[in-house]
Amino acid sequence: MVEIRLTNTRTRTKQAFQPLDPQNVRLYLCGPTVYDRAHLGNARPVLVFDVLVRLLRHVYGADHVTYVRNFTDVDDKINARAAATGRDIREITEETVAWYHDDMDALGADRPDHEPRATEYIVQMIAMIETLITRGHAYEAEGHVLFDVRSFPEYGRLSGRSVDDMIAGARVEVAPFKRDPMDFVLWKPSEADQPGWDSPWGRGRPGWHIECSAMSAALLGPSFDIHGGGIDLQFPHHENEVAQSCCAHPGAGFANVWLHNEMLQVEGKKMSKSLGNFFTVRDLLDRRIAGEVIRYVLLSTHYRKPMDWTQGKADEARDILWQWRLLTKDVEPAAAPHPEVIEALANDLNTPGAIAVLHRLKDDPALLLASARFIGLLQAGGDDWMRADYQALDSQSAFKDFDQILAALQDRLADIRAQAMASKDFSRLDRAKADLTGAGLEVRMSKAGIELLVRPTTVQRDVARIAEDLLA
RNA sequence: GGCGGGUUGGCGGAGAGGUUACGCAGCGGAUUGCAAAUCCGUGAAGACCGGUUCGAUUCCGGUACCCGCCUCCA
Repeated sequence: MVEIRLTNTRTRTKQAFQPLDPQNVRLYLCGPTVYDRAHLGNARPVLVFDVLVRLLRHVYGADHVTYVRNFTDVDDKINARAAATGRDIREITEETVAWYHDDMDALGADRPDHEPRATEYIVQMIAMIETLITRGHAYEAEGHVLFDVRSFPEYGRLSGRSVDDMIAGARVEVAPFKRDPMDFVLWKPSEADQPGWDSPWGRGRPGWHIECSAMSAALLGPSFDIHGGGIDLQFPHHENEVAQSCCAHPGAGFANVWLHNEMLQVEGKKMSKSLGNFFTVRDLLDRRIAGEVIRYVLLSTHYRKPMDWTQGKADEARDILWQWRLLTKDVEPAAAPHPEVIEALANDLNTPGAIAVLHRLKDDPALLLASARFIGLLQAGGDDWMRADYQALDSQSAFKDFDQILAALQDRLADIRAQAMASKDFSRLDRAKADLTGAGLEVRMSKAGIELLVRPTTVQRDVARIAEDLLA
C-alpha cells in the first residue's frame, strides 16, 4: 500500500497518514459562505482537497472515503446582502450555491459526498451548545451563548497562540457580557427581521464556528481523519472548532490531521477589492480562461506555499494543456496513471512534482492522458475551450464555421504555393503566410502539403478577414 | 507587539546531505524555397553571514527583504 505523508498543522510535522478506519476515511473541508461568487482564492483549498480525495480513493478504494464540505447559509454577510438588494435570503443562498457548483465543476473538482447546509443542522447545533453549557464550557449572557476559552486549557494549541498573548495583542471584540475577551459566540439573538430559530435562549442564530463542529460530528462522527481549509482559518475558526468539538465530545480527538493551504496572491499582491486585483473564478472563465487552465496554474505551486496568480502563468498553462490535448487526441487512456504521479502526490500532495512527471510522458500519450486525468486535467469533454467558436464572431459570412474557412484557405494556399514553386517567386506566398501567422494561425508547409492549425492565440476574426481577401 | 509562510538558474517551480528535477524562454544544429511547427543538443541557480560535516542549495543559528494571520476573507 502506498504510504501517504501529510504535513499536519496540529503536530507541525510531516507524518505518515494512518486512517482511523481504512474502510471509511473521513474528511471535512470548510466550504463557502454563500452570498456571492467564489473568488479565485476560494478555489485553492477546493482543488487541494479534490486531489487529496482522488489520492485517498486510489489508495483506500473509491467507496472507502467520505468527503464533506459545508455551505454556510446563515451569516450576517448574507443578511446584509439581502437587506441591500431587497431579495429573499433563501433566494440568494440558493443562487449562490448553484453558482458555486458551476464554478467548481468548471475547475474539474468532483462534488463531495455530502454538502450540508448550516440551516439544516440547527437542531444539532443547539444540542451541542446545550452539551457545552452542561459541561461547563459555555455560558449564557444577555441572550448570547459564549464559549468560555478559559475552560479549555488546550485553547490556542492548534494555532500556536496563548490566550494571554492574544489578549496582549488586544484586537478582540469588546463585549461587556464576556467573561474573557477571547470568549466567542456560539449563539446570538436575532431581531425580528433577521433569520432566527427558537432555542432555549430565545429566538436566535448560531455563531459561525459551531456550524462546522455540529455538521462534521453529524456526518463524520466526533473524530475523523482530515480537516482542512485556508491558513487564514487556522485562527480563530479552526481553533474554535477544536475547542467546541473536543469539549462536547471529550476523548474523541476531533480531527486527527489538520491541513492548511497557504494564501493566493495576484501579481505579487494580496487579492483585494481596494487594489483592484480582486476577481472571481467566473470572471476568469468569462475571459475564456479555461477551467483546466486555472486548475493547472493552481496545482503548479505546492499547497503549503504562497501561490501567485499571474497572467503569464495562465498563458503558459494554456499552451502546455493545448499541446497535451493535441498529443492525446483520440487516444485511449492507459489503465493506470504513472506510479511516479502517485508517489509525488503521496509525498504531501506534491502537485508540482506530479506535473513534472506528466511533462516526461510526452512519448507515451496514453500514459500521459491517464496520469493527467488522475489529477483532474485533460478530462474527457473538457476541451471546449480549444474549439473555434466562429458563429459567435460573424454570422454575416459565407462560411458556416471556422473549420470551413481553414479548409478553403488550405486549398488556396496550396495553389499559391504551387505557382510560387514554379515561378521561384515566393513573395505572394510569404505575404499570405506572414498574415496568417500574424493572426495566430500555425502554418505548416511540408512535402506532404499545407496544414493550418489553430493555436491558443489565434484571432479568428483576423483569419476570416484574410480569408476573404485571399479567396476573392 | 504575538503567531506563521516565503527567498532556488532570464521566468515559473520541485525533490534530495554528495550523482540531470521538470516546464517556459534563450542558444546551437537538423528539417524546410523560407519558418512561428517538429526533432536533436545545450549554457544557466540556490538572498546574506556564521556553524555542524570529508562535503550543504539541502541540517542548525543569526541577518535582510517580501507576504499573511491575530478584524466571523480560503
